[in-house]
Amino acid sequence: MKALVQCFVYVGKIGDKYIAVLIDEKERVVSLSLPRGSEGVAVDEAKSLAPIELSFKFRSEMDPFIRRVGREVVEFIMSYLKGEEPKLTFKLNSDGLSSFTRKVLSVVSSIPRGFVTCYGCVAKVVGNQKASRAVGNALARNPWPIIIPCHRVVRGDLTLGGYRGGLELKRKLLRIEGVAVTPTGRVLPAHFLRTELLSELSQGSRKAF
DNA sequence: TCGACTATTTGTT
DNA sequence: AACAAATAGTCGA
Repeated sequence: MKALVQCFVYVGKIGDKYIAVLIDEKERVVSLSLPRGSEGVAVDEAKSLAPIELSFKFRSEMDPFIRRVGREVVEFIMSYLKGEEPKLTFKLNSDGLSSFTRKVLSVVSSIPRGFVTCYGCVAKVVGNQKASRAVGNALARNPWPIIIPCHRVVRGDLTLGGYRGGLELKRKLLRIEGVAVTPTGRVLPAHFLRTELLSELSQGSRKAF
């Protein structure tokens, strides 16, 4: 049974795009959308990425603290897209995630800026080499895109794989981080993080949640 | 070497 | 039971 969580919807604007952020009563971020062309699309996406059942409060009930968190999240993304390395100033609500998804997201969050790894590598680190497809599945529903850098996971043959926000955005994000992508959509081997190294890094890194 | 295609595999809905 | 942001393998240009 999914828990029912009271939630606020914050919508911010980055350039001409909208980004929706779902925030619970403990001021934790439940999920967020990628920058989208319309407010409605952004909100729908954020809702669909939340792994728990939600009930929504009206915007007018949104207290200043919730609004502050919303702004912090949008500023984080904005700063990120400018090529900066913002720090997390807010908490994530990971309730409702399966233990598998939790492990996957944790490993992915330990991939350093400027590197990529592959679905199969992540699968191996979380304990089942054959679960590469399930890893893709989990990443496709990453509740915190960009913040948890699922764009740093590509296919084992160094082609890009997929991205919820489209391959153009995946390219752009990697480029911002200094990862070269060829016109045909290949990542250079120099940026590739092998399983052993990824495993080491994920052990060393503090748990994301 | 590359693309097209197949069989196999896993966690989630 | 069906799906998905995969992979390793084969086969024929």
